[in-house]
Amino acid sequence: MAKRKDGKETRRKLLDTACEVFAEKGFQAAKVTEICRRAGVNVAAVSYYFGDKESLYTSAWRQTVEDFLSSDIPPPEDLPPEERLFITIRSIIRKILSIDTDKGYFRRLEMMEMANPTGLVDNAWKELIGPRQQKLLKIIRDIMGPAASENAVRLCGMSIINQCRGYILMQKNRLAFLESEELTPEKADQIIEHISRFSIAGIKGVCNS
Amino acid sequence: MAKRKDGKETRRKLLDTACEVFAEKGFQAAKVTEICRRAGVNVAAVSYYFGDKESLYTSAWRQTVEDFLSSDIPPPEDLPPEERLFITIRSIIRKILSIDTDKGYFRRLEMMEMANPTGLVDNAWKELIGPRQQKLLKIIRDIMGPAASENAVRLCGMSIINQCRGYILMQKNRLAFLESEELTPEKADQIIEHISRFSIAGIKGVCNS
Amino acid sequence: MAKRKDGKETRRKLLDTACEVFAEKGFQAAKVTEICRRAGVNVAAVSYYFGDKESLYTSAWRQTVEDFLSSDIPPPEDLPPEERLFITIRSIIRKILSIDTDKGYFRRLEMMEMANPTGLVDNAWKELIGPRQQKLLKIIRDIMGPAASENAVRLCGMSIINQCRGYILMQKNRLAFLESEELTPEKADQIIEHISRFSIAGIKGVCNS
Amino acid sequence: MAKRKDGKETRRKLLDTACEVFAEKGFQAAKVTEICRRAGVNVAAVSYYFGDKESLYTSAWRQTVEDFLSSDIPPPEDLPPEERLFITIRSIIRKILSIDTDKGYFRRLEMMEMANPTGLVDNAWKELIGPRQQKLLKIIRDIMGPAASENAVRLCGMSIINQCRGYILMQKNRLAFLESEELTPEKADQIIEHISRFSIAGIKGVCNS
DNA sequence: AATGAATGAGCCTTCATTCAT
DNA sequence: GATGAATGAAGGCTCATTCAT
Repeated sequence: MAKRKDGKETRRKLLDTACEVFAEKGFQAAKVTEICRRAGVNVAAVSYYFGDKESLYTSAWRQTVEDFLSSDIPPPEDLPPEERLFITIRSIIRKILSIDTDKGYFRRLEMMEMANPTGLVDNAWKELIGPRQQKLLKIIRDIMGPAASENAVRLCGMSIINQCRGYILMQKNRLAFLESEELTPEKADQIIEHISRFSIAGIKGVCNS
Repeated sequence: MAKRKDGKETRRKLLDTACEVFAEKGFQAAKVTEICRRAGVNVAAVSYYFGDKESLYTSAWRQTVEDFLSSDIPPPEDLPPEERLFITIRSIIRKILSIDTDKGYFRRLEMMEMANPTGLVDNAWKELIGPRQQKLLKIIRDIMGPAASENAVRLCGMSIINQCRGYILMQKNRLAFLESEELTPEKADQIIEHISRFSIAGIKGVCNS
Repeated sequence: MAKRKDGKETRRKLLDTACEVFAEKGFQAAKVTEICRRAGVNVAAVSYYFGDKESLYTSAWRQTVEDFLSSDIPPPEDLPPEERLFITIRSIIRKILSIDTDKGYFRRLEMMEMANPTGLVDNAWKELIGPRQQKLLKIIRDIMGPAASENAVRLCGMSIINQCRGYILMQKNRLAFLESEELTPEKADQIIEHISRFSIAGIKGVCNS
Repeated sequence: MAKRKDGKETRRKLLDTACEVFAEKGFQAAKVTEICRRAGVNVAAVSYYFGDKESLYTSAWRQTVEDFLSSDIPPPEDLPPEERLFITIRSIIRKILSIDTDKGYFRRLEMMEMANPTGLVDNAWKELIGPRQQKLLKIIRDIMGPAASENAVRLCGMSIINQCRGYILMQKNRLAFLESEELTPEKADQIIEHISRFSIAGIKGVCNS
């Protein structure tokens, strides 16, 4: 192999490392110096390949989300809405808890972005994540029936998303409702099962009143 | 009023402003320069009164927690657990949405600490906050009945806390399930009502199975 | 003397050195590192006292111009316009050639700004230099008489100013119309005399046609 | 036309663009990155064709001077000196204001070099430009007559050259003696006419005294 | 008790240049 | 012959901290 690679190699290495460091520390706390040191490239490579730190961050975020969503299979339309909700929740939780493929970068990036919004990823967020929300709302609407107000549907959507999203922070969660910090697949299944039953009952509970 | 600055005045102003800025930006992103500018005091005052930025942070955290807990009135023990849960949720949401007295500093600080743990406040946390969790779990246990497993109780606790916590960052929330960004007291009451009904139904839902 | 001065001392030193270095090299080529090294202060002092390099430049420019103009005495109004023109030209040339007080900073700053305009000094320029131009135009108008068009007056103004301004660049002037590079007071008087006579004849020359 | 790049094409494009950018910004402020971007060639082309930035600059300077001189037609010797002066001034002003062929690169480069001497072009200057000055001085001498001192001739030369040279930066000229920033051919003719009359009168003015 | 002054360390970025192909 | 890739050096600026009063 030559000393000068084909260019894509260095860029990819840099981007991967950026995902890692940004996920660990967030945008501001992550230093380009450290990213480049870890990636084994020169500091100027950031400028060369991405222009500046912000663009590197945006690129890292996009790549992370795309990896995150790439394995996402929507539930079949002909199943009853309760089962579709279960599948959706399972998919979300598995991703959040990194049961499947990714390295949990998305979860941590999202956490960082929630705490210290940079505003750099809003466009990508709407584009990539927005449609998923609409699908969830449709499932809820199917469960609640046509009589449900749009506001009620949205509130149920918040309840479900927020239940799931709470586990984003779980690892560092001092609340420690769960006994052990360690996350086993069995524990993940328990969580999935719980949120699904809790939420279906909750949705129906807010209908009858 | 005399104009003499008795020293406590400056210190208090600095500490209050520190709570504000740390809650807005987190430990790292908050700049002592800005804190002092906003407080109208000299930069050197941080060193003079608190030693360094970390000590200022710890002090700000303590004061915030104390303020937070001082206004927290636990629900009467003789009410039915559903009503106690409602009161608890109302209290949490009102604090989060800053409907009542405090300025939401605690929740913001907590979120920041979760995302970028400084490790500076762990001791105070366990000591001061832990007992509140137990009270919530007890209410849930009362609703679920003695047959419920401890694990199930904790999962319900997570569901409730996470539903509430989701509104911490609602203003900057890209999820935007709620139509309007503006938060009126009426909307807050809707949210309280919703989470309560959703959760009570949810709790009962996970029992029967 | 204490190690920490009274603050004005350091600032003044920094500003004086900035005038010197900016006059030598122009805005871009001057490095704050060098300015601070020469001034014997820390690099951060620029930020502390002036905010950034641009503000330091503007301040240096202002100080230089104020020094430059401070010794400027306008000619008495009751003299014949030809004599007033002579006095004005003498004043300009003496300043440009640093016969009197200053260290030639203005001349060199102006040269730099002509070659590489930063646009940072335009406001100060209009404010401080503009009125002088109007006085010159009035003198020319008095010589030309009421029949002269405003355009003709302005063109004569350009001719005079440009003749003088050409000597800004004289030191490094490869044109070398003047035999020696060395500038004696006698040579300066020759130049003053020449420009005055040349210009008065020129003004009258463009009237009769 | 064939698309084959025969090497000379790229080099020529690069050199032309270098003239343009160096004339706009001077040696230091001109960035090789920008030159290459504008020329549509790779950054490494500078190194490849010219070695380094300094050599590129020297080459650009030489080409500019050659272009400049190639279009310069000296006035016929048998005309009266006043008419020869007029033609010379017209030629200078037209070049400066880019009325004719060239793009004013030479004058801009010259100004830049005067303000921030690189010392890279001194040899070429003396060799190529010096003789033109002598021609102007001869015309002046012819007008003044044999009684005129050499010093007086040179001072008149300065007056004329400086009047012309003032218009080099007229577009960015804060003096703004001219009402409009816009430069029309008519305005250029006015300037030429003015300088000629002003100068001929001026020359004769300094003789009679 | 309180503060203005000053600083050192470090960060992001720019840029001319070099290297391997 | 020509270029994409990569880099070292340096620049301007920020910021928490310290010093002398």
